[in-house]
Amino acid sequence: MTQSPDVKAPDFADLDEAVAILRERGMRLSTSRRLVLDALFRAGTPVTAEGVATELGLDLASVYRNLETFERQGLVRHVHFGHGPGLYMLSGHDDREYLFCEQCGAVRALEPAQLEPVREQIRKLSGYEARFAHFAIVGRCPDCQRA
Amino acid sequence: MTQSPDVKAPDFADLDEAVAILRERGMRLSTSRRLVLDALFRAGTPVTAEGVATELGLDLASVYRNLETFERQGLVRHVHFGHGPGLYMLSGHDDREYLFCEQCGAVRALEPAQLEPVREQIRKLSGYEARFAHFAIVGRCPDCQRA
DNA sequence: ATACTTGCAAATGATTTGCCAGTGT
DNA sequence: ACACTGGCAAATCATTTGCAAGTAT
Repeated sequence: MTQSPDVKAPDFADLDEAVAILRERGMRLSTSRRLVLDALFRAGTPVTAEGVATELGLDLASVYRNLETFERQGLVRHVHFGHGPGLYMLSGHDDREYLFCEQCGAVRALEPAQLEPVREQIRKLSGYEARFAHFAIVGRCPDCQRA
Repeated sequence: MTQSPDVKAPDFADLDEAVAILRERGMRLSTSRRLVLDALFRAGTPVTAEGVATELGLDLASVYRNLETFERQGLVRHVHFGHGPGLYMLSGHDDREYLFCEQCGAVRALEPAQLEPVREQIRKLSGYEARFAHFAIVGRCPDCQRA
């Protein structure tokens, strides 16, 4: 099952630091792991497991396993926009939260700080601590509202 | 594909009114359709397609087809909480929006009016018109925050 | 040396689709 | 009658799991 992190997201700025973190935690650093991590650093955008597997010529199942491992270590997270596969990205580097236009598919990112008042509203209303990081906020973008 | 409604949600208070609406629109009122609709009226809570199929002894595929038909007619909508199957409910009757605790699974419903300020914030921030009706807002409930 | 990782194949879970027999209007 | 609907089986899509063979430490 796709998991929330087991540990707090550590700080890391590049592949070497990420690798160091994993090593400190006693994880094995296989070639595939390094490649997957590297692919995430190189991609400017959230990527699908399938995209990574194809790009690297690795088995899809292994990519999913690696992504889940990284996710448990707090190095990676993934977001669900409407249907379709989850999108994976480095956490820490890309902690933005997403708005997804259900009509045209447009994606808009917001910084966590910008959404804080929204979270605050929800907190007041319900006591729930909303985490928009996992499911994008679905709605309609300005363009599609005009249409 | 699971669709947004093709038409505005009509008003209907009971099975007969719902049936009347469908009939006006030239849809056939098969026994199964009536049964599925009735099951939704009887259920106090959002239900899965599977639950309906099992309860009624209908084929799962047909139930999905019927639910989608109703959804296109604006009579039904479905929401996704974390993983797992979508939950279907009558629209109009149950237009609330949901908060889902990703840790314990607790569900909390809010009236659309209550969430209006939240939508307003998001509108100001991004121009997006958020529709929490399709994906629940995921977060942690008060109990799980304590834990 | 040995426990952890891989690729491959097969299993899952949710939902959809093809097809032909059955039924509402 | 005829177009639309239902059941059944099989297909899809995203993701997970079992297993034997390979590899990092």
